[in-house]
Amino acid sequence: MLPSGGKRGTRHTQDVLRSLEAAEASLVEALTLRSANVPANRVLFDAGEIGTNLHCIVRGWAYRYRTDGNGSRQIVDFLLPGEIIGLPAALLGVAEHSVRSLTSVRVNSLETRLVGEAFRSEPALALRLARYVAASAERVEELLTVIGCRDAMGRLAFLMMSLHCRLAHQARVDPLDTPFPLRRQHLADALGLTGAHVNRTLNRLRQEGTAAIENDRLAIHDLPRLAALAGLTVE
Amino acid sequence: MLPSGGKRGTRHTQDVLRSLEAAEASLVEALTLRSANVPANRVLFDAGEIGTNLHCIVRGWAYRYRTDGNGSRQIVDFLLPGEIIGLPAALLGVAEHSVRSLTSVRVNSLETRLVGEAFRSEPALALRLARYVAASAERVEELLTVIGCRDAMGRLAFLMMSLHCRLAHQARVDPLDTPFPLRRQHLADALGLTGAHVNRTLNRLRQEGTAAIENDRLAIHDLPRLAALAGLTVE
DNA sequence: CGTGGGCTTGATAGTCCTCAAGTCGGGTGG
DNA sequence: CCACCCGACTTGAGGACTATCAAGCCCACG
Repeated sequence: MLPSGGKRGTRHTQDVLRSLEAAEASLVEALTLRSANVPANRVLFDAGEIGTNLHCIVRGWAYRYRTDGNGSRQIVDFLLPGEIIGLPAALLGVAEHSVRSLTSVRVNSLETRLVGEAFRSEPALALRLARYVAASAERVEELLTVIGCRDAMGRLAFLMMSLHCRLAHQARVDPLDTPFPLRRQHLADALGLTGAHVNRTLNRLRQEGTAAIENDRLAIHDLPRLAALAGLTVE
Repeated sequence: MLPSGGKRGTRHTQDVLRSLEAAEASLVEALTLRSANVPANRVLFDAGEIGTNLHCIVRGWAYRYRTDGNGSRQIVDFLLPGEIIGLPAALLGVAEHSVRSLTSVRVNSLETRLVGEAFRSEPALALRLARYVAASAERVEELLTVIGCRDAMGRLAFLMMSLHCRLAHQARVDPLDTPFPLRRQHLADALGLTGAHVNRTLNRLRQEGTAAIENDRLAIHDLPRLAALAGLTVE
């Protein structure tokens, strides 16, 4: 069947370049250019560019977004440590979205050539990359479904749960003290709402004792309720 | 650089398995199981299934969608002839979405093994598949952006333009007589609206002489205006 | 001829947006 | 150290957009 990219058959959403086989690792290493620190709120790359480099996030958060002509934007996904920036652009030749740092960020730059080399000589790595693209797409579709089907409360609950779970996937995270560096406007742009309405809805979530954001931290006080609002089956 | 999957460097959104090199073609042929006709409005495969087959649409339209617990659904993409069904599921092992036929449809079934074989021995084919996944993701992100940023009028205009352009990409299509087999409810579920409101908005588009749907056909009377409403730069 | 699905339309209500003003806190420059 | 400033957050009032619910219509189909 499929050559396995790692030990487990689970979705490779975030740990793209982790626990590689020796040959893959050395290829990645050979095509790593440099490390760089980027301050918060800086453009990492812009829609329309061609031949941009790949980056791998080492530390900090970023987000992908599209602009809509009218000056409004849609945040399409948030990028956490371990994730790759610019893979779709490398595959398709043009970037259709932009990426900005949310917090200050440390990235490893990779040569775009990595993608071609992987497909030519490291099928297992190529498969990992393809799976990462597919998994990212699943996340976007999930977000689309939430925005298309649910009201402001459900959307916020979903984003909270989603980010919390992604963080909890790679490290132990206290539900009462989850990192959450998003501004109101990020929430609004990600969820198809306005900042003002996000704020009002956040107040309701706090007042009913479900969850609250304070000081760039998320406190989930009633996880079952938040999960229910988010439309997730509690497990 | 990247081994080129075909003659042109353009996006491979739809013609995934067309104009292949000899070796790729023979692999695809060897793993083609059978052809089948499916009536309209039939489930082709369902979220949660594992080990489902791949299909390639020969004739007719289908759509991918997700259900939201509440009984409401979000249509995530429409699938036209030449496109592949089940590729993300083959890559990730589980289907997160369902697929239904919109019209009656003819599909070629492929063995899931095709994906693994492609990555192992036909890198150019694997790259085509990866690009197809990436291009599908771009379409979903575009839809997400439209739903997140625009009102009902803009959303409908976008979907009309989008489908018209996709059809026009593979064959000459009369803007005044484009195939358009969607029900009101499909439009609603794809655009995050209700059937009633879709209908009202469609009326306005017809009354101002922009575009009209009749008898499963779309007539674009004022293409510049429709494109502007859709947020596309007229070219 | 009955039936059902899709379409159409209206009245009403609710969600969410717009605009605007005011608060707060942190950072900068004097 | 303080005054200033700016961005982010907050809150309110009003209005626009869209949902909800319901009824009637039309046509294809059995």
